[in-house]
Amino acid sequence: MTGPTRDHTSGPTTGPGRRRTTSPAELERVAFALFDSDGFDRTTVEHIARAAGIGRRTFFRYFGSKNDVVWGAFTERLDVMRAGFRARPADEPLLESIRAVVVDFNRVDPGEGERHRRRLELILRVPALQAHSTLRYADWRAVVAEFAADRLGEPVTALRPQAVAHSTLGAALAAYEHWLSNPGTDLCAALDDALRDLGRGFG
Amino acid sequence: MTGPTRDHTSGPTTGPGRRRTTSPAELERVAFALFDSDGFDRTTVEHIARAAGIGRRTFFRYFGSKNDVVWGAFTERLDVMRAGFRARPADEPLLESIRAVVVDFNRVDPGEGERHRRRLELILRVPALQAHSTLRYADWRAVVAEFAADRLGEPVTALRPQAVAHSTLGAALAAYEHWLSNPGTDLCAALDDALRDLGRGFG
DNA sequence: ACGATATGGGCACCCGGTGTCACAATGGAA
DNA sequence: TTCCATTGTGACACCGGGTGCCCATATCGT
Repeated sequence: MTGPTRDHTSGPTTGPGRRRTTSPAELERVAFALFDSDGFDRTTVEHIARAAGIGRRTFFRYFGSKNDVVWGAFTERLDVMRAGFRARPADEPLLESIRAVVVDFNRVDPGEGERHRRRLELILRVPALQAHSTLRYADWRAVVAEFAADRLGEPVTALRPQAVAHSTLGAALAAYEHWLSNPGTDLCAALDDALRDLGRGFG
Repeated sequence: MTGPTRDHTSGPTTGPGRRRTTSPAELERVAFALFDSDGFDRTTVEHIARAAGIGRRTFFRYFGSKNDVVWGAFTERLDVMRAGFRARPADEPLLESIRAVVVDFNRVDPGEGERHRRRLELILRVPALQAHSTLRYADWRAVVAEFAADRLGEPVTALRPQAVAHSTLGAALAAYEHWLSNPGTDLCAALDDALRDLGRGFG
């Protein structure tokens, strides 16, 4: 086991040893360009590596898998979401807190909008990525479940918090898909709608 | 493209040509035995094929992928669920209908219980299968979304029916996991709980 | 200059999956 | 009975993602 992706975020900027020849961000750029022109499936890791001027083996030191490229710094962003939950008033209804945080989590600065869209397009439309995404969603759900458990006064492993986390993820995914399929619509509005309906029990 | 799995259910029992040397059911038996003893990941398709006395290539004529073995005749069972939806009274609240049908869909005759458990255990615990399952869930969701769209008087592609389908799947998955993690508990009861909470908006 | 340290990357290998193609088995027609 | 169309089988070669191994290559502190 060559462990997962080497940690590129916490390493000291200075120190002994050879300098890195590239960065995850740069690889991501190169990879996305190829995904755009050739499609995800037809873009091989070999292609990406060559285009970035590194070896195939080295690619896998930057990303644990070809799929992971698409997800970028997702895991780190979850801390933002966690912080968002901590900031909600304790007496706010559970699903309202979740809605507020999830909607806010998906706000992205206008400049990054197009990239965000292409990212989501890949994740939700390419079967290989749809499948792989499930594993990433687990982390997202864990954050929500933790919050829900806290609010409900139940263990994280209990049925209720898990059901809340799973369901909200579901609602969010529906909103994503709707946004992708309907150009011009607002992602945050769709998320808000879906999560509001969820809080109402779709009545 | 060698198309997906060859159809073993509708072919005429008689006709010209060589007879099949095995069956999906038999392969499933053999494969599950190996999964039990060696684990899913360490069981190679080569192993399964050898154990079943067929060639590796032939295995892929019976199942489109190693993952697919675990799912058995899932797609066919969806017709049962569709029928279940048709049988609900038209004035029943949406989520109550869904709850009734989903709970019923997961009732399995006692003799098959253990197999069902091992199947779900693989699907929900083995990362490779967790990932692959997403693609199968899509079919499940489509059935629910179709029903929800009908009841809501909206197109299937609309946000609401999709959110309903996604959310109910989420609740169901939470129930499955809870059931697996707590031996002795009742799957149907967990499903009922989770879906009831969902219908209430987790209030 | 030297050695500890960390990154780069070639190589061989595993495994899942697919296209090709020859061969085996079987039923029906001549 | 013989032959043929039909259908299943499986060897072979190949691709692509992913990994273990191991050495080359930089770079820093001494």
